[in-house]
Amino acid sequence: MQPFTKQVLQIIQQIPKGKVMTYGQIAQYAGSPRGARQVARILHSMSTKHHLPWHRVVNAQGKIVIKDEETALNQLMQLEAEGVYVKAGMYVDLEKYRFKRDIVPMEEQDRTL
DNA sequence: ACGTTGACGACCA
DNA sequence: GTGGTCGCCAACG
Repeated sequence: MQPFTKQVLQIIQQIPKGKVMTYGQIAQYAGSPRGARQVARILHSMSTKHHLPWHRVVNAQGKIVIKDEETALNQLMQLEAEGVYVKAGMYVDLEKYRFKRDIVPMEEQDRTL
C-alpha cells in the first residue's frame, strides 16, 4: 500500500463526529495537493473495508455526488445522525461543518470556500 | 509496461 | 446559476 493511501485512511479516521472534510483537503494533508481524485478512488474501493467514516467526506462544494443512489442516501443519513444538516440538493454547509487540522496552510485560511 | 478510468478541483465562457 | 475543458495520479485491466 502506498504511503499516500495510508495517510488518506488515517486522516479520514481522524475526522471528528459532526464534521466533514473535502477530498481536496484530505489529499493536501496526505501530501498530494492535487490528489483529490485518488482520495475518491481510495474511498470507492476501501469504504466497505477498514471500518472507515467515509460519510464525513464530501466534495469541494460540500455536495454529495456519489453515483450509487443507495450509497449517497446512506451517507446523507449518517451525517444527519451526527448532527450535520444536509440541505436539499445534498449540500452541507462547509463554513459550518468543515473540519480543519490544528495547522492549516495560510493560503487555505484566506480562501473563502 | 502501458492506456484508461475516476466518491475530484480549478478555471473559463 | 449552468455547462464545458484540462490537470491530477493511484488503481485497474
